[in-house]
Amino acid sequence: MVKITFPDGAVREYQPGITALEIAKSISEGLAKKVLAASVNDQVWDATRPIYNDSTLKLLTWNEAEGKSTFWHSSAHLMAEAVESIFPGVKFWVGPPTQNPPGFYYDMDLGDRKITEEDLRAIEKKMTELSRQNNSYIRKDISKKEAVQYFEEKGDEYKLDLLQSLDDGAITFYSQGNFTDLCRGPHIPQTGLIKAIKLTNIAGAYWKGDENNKQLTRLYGITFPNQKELDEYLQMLEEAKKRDHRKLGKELGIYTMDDDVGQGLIMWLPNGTVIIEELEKLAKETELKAGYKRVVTPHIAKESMYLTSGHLPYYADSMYPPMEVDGEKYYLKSMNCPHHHKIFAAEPKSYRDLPYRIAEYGTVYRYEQSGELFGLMRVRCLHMNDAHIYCTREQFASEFRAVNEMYQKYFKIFGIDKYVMRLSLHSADKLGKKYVNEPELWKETEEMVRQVLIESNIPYVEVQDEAAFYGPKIDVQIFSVIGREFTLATNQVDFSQGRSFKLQYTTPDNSTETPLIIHRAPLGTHERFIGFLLEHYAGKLPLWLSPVQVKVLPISDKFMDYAQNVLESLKNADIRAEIDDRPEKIGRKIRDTELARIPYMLIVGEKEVNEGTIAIRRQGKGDLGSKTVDAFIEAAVEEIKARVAE
RNA sequence: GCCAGUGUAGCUCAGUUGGCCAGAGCAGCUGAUUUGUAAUCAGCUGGUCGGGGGUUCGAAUCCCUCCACUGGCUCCA
Repeated sequence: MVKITFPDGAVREYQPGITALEIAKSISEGLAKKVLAASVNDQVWDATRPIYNDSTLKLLTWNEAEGKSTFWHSSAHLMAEAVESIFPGVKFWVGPPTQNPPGFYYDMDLGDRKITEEDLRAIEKKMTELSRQNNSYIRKDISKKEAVQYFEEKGDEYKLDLLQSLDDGAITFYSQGNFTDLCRGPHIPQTGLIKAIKLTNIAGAYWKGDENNKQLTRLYGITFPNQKELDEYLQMLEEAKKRDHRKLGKELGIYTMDDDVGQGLIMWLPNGTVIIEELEKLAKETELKAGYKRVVTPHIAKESMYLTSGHLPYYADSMYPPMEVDGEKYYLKSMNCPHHHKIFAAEPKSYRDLPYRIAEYGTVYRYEQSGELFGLMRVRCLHMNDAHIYCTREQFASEFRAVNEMYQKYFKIFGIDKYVMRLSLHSADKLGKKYVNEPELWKETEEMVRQVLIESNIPYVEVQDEAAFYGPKIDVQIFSVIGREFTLATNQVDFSQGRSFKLQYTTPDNSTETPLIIHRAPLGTHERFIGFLLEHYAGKLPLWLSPVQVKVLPISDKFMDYAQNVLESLKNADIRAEIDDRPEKIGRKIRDTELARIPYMLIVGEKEVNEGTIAIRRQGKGDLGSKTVDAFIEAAVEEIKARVAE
């Protein structure tokens, strides 16, 4: 007998070779119908795989993340089966489940054939048909030799490539219906569990993600155990589109772009400019308190500086091509740091000057590939909340920690709680190519950063090959409403440019040292940050950031004089206010103001004129009752000053 | 950059198999209405159908090309 330990601690005995599915059946038929996979000794297994040893067991259903991913992985196989029946001779690469966006894809080589939207519908139909056959997913151990033979006969060079990296004895095939695939598994018991199917899009994907390789066709899809969940998912996507920053940016008059100006170049409209100015005000206040000094630098510089900085060897692909002036090459700056280093170097520094912190909302230009551009989130001209801190090795930890604290302070103001802190490390095999070739300094500084994170109790994940060329960094990763991941803010160490620029300070014993440099941008760039905020707040910006904070709505023209007086009082209190002087009914004025996401509506009619008050209405919340103008102004000014997040 | 899709008025969209002056709603303008918490009524204006080239008696519609936008370009069996 084998002893099975359940999550609640209960232990029961079964015949050796029992499967998780059979165990589920012995508990209840209803449960058995929901089981997608099983966690056996913390490994995800097929629910139909026999268990011969004492084990812990957790049944996995749609409610568990592993249940979902197994379901989608099996869906990818089902899609492959459908594709193969419609397009015989297709060769497959890999078909994993995905979390973000949820679902799965399969990469395939269709030769010269092209897949169209109609083909997707045909594949969906075929998948439904195959699902109705309710075929079992069958696991089979196979020797490497047999596996190679199978795919040689099939002529699938991609699977053969995969097999090369696998060890004999650890290779399995999975089959369902007429489809067999090299696969680690696990899979759900039968195809019939996949009831609702939607193939979402067709895309090109370079083999192994390398643009020098052949481009394969990638089909994306999502499936659910029932139609209702699929409908809800599609509904949710529709809702997400409504808070897409590109849609809100247009509706609220935040920014615009124009073919004649160029791709990825944002023009901020008056409303967007108000947001920018408020953000800069916040940054300046915060940085002043934290001991930063402000600087301003030009948008271009000579080639020689970027050779010194290392941008040209390491970062040239991301820079606009140079322009030639008086026989010299000038580049648009892609980063502010070299200019700032020159400011540091402008006067001799002593240890007494450190930490030396200089800040600038710097405009930089980056040549992003046209296909990468995305609304405000990925653009070619950006305004960075940039600053550089030059410090000693001893000062590093406290300076780096102070920057992290500044992040936290900002995140609190904006109510940002869904993000991932990522410790971005270098990749040793790219030293001298993507990263400066200083293996020891990389190790040392990476450990310094890790220690600060641990000491500050900041949860983080470590990721290889995402560092800056000059050092490791912490990135704050956020997600756009359509699920794309972006770096919002960044805090970087630089052990390289200080030496390249021969930056020095005099130590107490009159020798010279090179400072460490921290690059930091807690508010990222205006472009990405405002794009994020629009989605984060669904366009309903907090009062302090709203381009128009208050709209005065007279019931009719008769009360226009009074409304003008109210407007004057608001303006005198530095509140951004407007008056709706159209000859419309009050219901219409309210509707339009609500849709413009203006936080406060002050309604004035006969009653208010007689009583010397205003009727207050809050966007999204409705009527808040009456107050005197002065009382309203006092409260509103307080709300603005405290930057209440709403 | 590459793969796929899209491009009709400021916005959201119609435009049958190529065929009369390219339509609607909203916005805008003009006039009437003077209104109490999410759309008052009427009239009018507005479009090189993304740009260029081609096929045709005839092109928003078919073909070529360029541009822009949208989704994707390792979450590795």
